[in-house]
Order: sequence, then structure tokens, then C-alpha cells
Amino acid sequence: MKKKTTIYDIARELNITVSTVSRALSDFPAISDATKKAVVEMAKKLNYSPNKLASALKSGKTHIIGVIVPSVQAHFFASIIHCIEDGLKDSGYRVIIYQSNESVENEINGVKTLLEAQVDGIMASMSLETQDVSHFAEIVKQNKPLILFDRVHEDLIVPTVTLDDFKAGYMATQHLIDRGYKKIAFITTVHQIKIFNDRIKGYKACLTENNLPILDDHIIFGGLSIKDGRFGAGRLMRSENKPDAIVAGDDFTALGVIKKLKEIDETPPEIGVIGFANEAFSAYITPNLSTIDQHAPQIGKECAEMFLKMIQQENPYQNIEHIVLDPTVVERQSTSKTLPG
Amino acid sequence: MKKKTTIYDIARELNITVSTVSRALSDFPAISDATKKAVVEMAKKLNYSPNKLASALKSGKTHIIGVIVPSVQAHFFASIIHCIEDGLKDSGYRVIIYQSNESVENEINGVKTLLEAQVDGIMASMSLETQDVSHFAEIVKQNKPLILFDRVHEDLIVPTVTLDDFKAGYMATQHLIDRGYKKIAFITTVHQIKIFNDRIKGYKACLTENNLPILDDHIIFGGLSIKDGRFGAGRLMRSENKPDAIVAGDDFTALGVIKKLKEIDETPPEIGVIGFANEAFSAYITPNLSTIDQHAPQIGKECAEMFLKMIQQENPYQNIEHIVLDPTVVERQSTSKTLPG
DNA sequence: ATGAAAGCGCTAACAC
DNA sequence: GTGTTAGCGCTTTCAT
Repeated sequence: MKKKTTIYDIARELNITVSTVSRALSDFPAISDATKKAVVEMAKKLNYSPNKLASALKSGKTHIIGVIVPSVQAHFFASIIHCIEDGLKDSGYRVIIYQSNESVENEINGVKTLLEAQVDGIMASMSLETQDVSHFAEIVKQNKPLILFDRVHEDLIVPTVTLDDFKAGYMATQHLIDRGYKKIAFITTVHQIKIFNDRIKGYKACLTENNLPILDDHIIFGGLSIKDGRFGAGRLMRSENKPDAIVAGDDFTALGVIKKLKEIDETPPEIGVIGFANEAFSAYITPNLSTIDQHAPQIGKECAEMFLKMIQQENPYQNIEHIVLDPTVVERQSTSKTLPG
Repeated sequence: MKKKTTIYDIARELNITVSTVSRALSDFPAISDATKKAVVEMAKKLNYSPNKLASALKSGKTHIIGVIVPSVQAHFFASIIHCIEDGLKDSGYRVIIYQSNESVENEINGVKTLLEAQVDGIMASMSLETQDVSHFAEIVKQNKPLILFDRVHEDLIVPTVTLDDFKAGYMATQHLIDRGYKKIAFITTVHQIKIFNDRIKGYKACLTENNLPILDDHIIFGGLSIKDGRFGAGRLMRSENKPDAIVAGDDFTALGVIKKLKEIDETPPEIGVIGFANEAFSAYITPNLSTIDQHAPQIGKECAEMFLKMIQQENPYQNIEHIVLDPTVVERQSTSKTLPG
């Protein structure tokens, strides 16, 4: 194992000291151009690559920020990450990604790993399982920037970037009503997550405001996945109060709903279906899926900006902001009852 | 900014030395149980979190391995990553992900970042743009394990995990022939990437073996994306030698092809369409897409195992293996000409 | 069973 | 414009 070149090797070759090398490499004004040039050339010649570990240990800054998401496979999160990277790269920050796969245990592990790796800050969207948030509280205790996005938790007093989920639930429901549907069901997760609760509240508020009844057996608490969508749709269509439209907790669930409906010959838009998140596939399935767009790119952008603000303050938490974005309805075939199919 | 507890704080509180603390924390046999217990308790009390940077600097091992992929949004890569994590976690290795977004520049940056972060090894699948591989050669020069998967490059003498892409191209073509298609076109990337070249070779070999002509204007060199698929399909269907089936470079491209075909009322399986990769959406579009499954989980598993082998050897490259997996045809509606639609 | 001390590679305050 | 030196937090060899 040939060992790596360090600034000591460069210094030795050039008969100067490491401090000069260090300064030359970081383009110090006080270093002569000749020395700089010599150092840079020698560095290239010796194939020098800086050991960021050492400099981070010394300076206390890794310039790495960790992002914890349930899964990168959802286009929504992948897109947010991309925009975080984008918003941060000019400031020299790199992003590393940690997936919780919707498990608290993984999430706890993620926080631990990132903290031990001395990241300069963490951005996270919580797993569906997460109830206790003490692992996240630890980040705040260390006075490191923590920003929560989308799936946030009220116990944590930290900056957040979210969608107005009450409005999202309301809009999805109102859209169905506008399209002529009257018996609207809702499939959501059993987990007590703020954003999902807010959506239900929006759904209920919208029904009430339109003088439609809120029926307990029109609200299915289960999981969010293709499988859960199929299951929920099956249960709803077999019930006494058969709905004529379904709001699904996310686009994956909506996809399951559609598959089930097609199997039992109630192909949308006969039964209206709308999802949340505007996943990549939603425009391509048949019938293509109406959905609530959650503006992932903007969420990412806001997170990046917020982080930059936080590290500039002496105390990152001296000025806690909560950014709330507005959702948008994306209308497609699956809710086009009153339109030509 | 309250500063973090270190092993010095623990040592001071307990009136012992840092070496004892360090040993106690890493469960040295020579340390008395009483001391261990005291140390662990004090660590918890002081909210101690180890600084991996420092230990990595000292030990030269970060226990982090970097994975560079074109994009995590492709289910294929996301799935591989997941299986790499899985295969490595018992050995205490963590994975960090870097996306090249199909750009060499990002890829070069990724290698640099990961190397500077002192990762213990790198696994990569190259961007479509990559021709020159000197940035990867640098990893080998540092004698760090590098494993290439799927999109590999012949100039790099490193272990690889790939699919038999010749066979994949052959199988896709043969499948179409078996289903009664005779004029089979092929859409692929302009970039000179081994796996794509191999697929074309397989396609040509299969045509020849079935006594079918190889037509130049049946092979479209462009990009791989929904848009490119639409474009390629349009061009093929307008040509003199209108094909009756299309092999698309990946499932995204195949999706574009299908969309275009539907628009011009040549809905598959009238024109057969097959893709590569078995993306998550492929089963859900209409008609659902036949594709070549590339066994992502197994690729990930093999990468993890190979890495573990490499680091156990004094020289990681003393025994270079090339693992080649067999593809599988996943038959769905888009190629079901001779079957009930 | 535990302590003393050197050193991983780098930065930066302080000299000259 | 450049050298000297201490130290970031940890591991580890050599003592005791």
C-alpha cells in the first residue's frame, strides 16, 4: 500500500515548510507567486490530494451537510435533494444522502452516523414511524443547524419548509367536487404525521363547506403503497356507501387504487381518483393521474437558502422561520368525469 | 456554541487517562469491567458522541464507501445501492451516494470529493459522457478498492459486476422474433459505452442468426430518455423501412416510444416494444412494457461481497474478478402480438 | 489493568 | 514572505 502524498512531501521536495505549502495551496495573499506556482506544480507532480479529514478535524468544518429522507426512490424526495445540492454547491457545501426507508431505527442510525461524521448541518423529512424525536433533538442540542421539510414534527422547534397540507387536502377534495363527484373517500396512513392529519382536516373542511356528509367508512387508515391502494379501493367499493371518487394519500397509493378499479370495471374517471406528489409515472399511467403537485424544487431551494442563513448567524436558532408553500392541482384524466373521457 | 464532549472530558471526570477511555469505549479485553461500566455511563451522562473524523485520521479507515451512479431516480440504480448497503452494513461499512447526473464533470468531482473524504473504497457506474477514465484511474493509483458495475470501461483493470449485455440484446431481439415480429429496429445512445455496444452486437447477431437483414436506418443513435424515445419512434415510423417492432435502450426510452406510437395510432403490441431495466413504472403503463430485467439486487450483492474480499487482501487488485450475470426477459403486453391482446 | 506520549495531516497564531 | 509550533480528537505502542 503506497502511502499518500501529504503537504510534508511537497515541503520536503521544495525545501520549504508545511505552513508555506498549506498557505500556497489555499491561495494566501502573503505567499509569493513563484512559491505558489512551485507548490502547485509539485502537488500535481506528486499526485497530491488533500486529506479533508485532517483539515476538517482542525477547522471544525467539514462542509458536508447530511440529508435524511424516507427514500430516494420517490421522485418527490429525489427532486428535493437535487435542488438542495444545487442551492448549496456555490457555497462549497456537499450533500450526503441517508435513507431511512420509513424506519425509525434507520433514522436514528442516520442521525448518529451523520453527527459522528461531523456534518455541518442536517436536513430531514421524517419516516412514517417516527413518533419520538429525541434523536433529532440531539442535533439541536449540539447547536448544529437542523431543518425539517415536508414531514415535520411539532415537538421540534426548528426551521421548517412545508406545503400547506390543509389546503392540499382541501384542494384535492374541491377539485373532485368541481368535477361532479359527490361521494368522496380518503385513503391515508395510520401514522400520526402532521401533514397527513392536515390533509384529512382539509378534506373534512371541504366536505362540510360543500354541505356533504363526512362518513367514517369513507376514511381508510392503512399504509401508503400500491398494495395499500388496491386494498383500500377494494374495501371502499365493497362497502355500503360506495364512493364515486377517492383521494389517495400519495401517487403510489393512487396507482394501486386505479389498478384495482380497472380490475373491477370501474375504470376512472368513472370513479374519480386523485393522488399527492406528482410522481414521474403519474402522467404516464392509464388513465393518467390527477394529483396535487408539492413543488419539490422549491422546497429544496428554500432548504438550501435557509441553511445558508442559519450558519451565518452566531446561533443558528436565533431566528426560526417556517416557510409554507402553496400546493397546485394537476388535472388529468383520472378526475375528468364532466369532461370528454 | 457549546463545544462537544471528548474522551478527555470523560477521562477528567473519572480521573483516568484518555487511553483507558478509548480502550473502554472500544471494548478492549484488558480493561476491567468496572472501568468500562464507569466510562460508558459517564459517556452517556456527558452526551458523548465520538468524532469519527479524528479516529479516521488516526486509523486511516473511515468505514465509508462511496457509490457513484448516474442518477438515483432510476429504480435500477436505487435498487443496487440498497443492496450494497444491505450487504455491507454487517461489516460496519456505511454508504454515501454521489450522483453524476450523466455528466463527466460531476463524475470527476464526485471521485475527487470521495477521495478527499477518505472513503475506504468506491463503486461506480459511469455516466454516458465518460470517455476518459483517468479520474477513476486515480483511485486505483491510490491502491483503494474500485469496483465498476453495469456501465464499465475496458481501460480500467478493476473488478466488475455486469450483466451479459450481448445476451440481453440478443434475448430482446429473439423475444420479438418469437412473438412474430420481423422488422425490428433498435434505439440506443450515441455514446460509446461498452454495455450499449454489446447490446447492439447481440441484436445484430440475433437478426443474422434468424436470417433477417440488418438495416442501417433501423438503428437510431441518439439519447436515452422519454423525449428521445418519442423522437426515435417518430423517425422510425416515418422511414421507408417502417419497422414492426422496436428495441429501446432503456425503459424510459421505451415509454417515450409507446407514447409516440399511441399518438399515431400504432398502439403496441401492434408495433412491438421492449425496453431494458424493468423500471418500477414499466408494469403500470398501458400497454404494460415488456423489458429485460437486469437483476439489480444481485448486482448490488455481488459488489458488496467483492468489496469485502478486496479489503481483506494486502493488495486489493491482486485477484481481479469479473462477475457477469444473466439477463431475463419479462414478457408483458407491449410485445404480445401473437397472444390475445 | 492502566498510563505516557507520539503522531495521523492539516491550520493558524505567533514569530522573524 | 516564510518558518515554528501547538493542537484538533483519537488510536496505539511501549512502559509500568
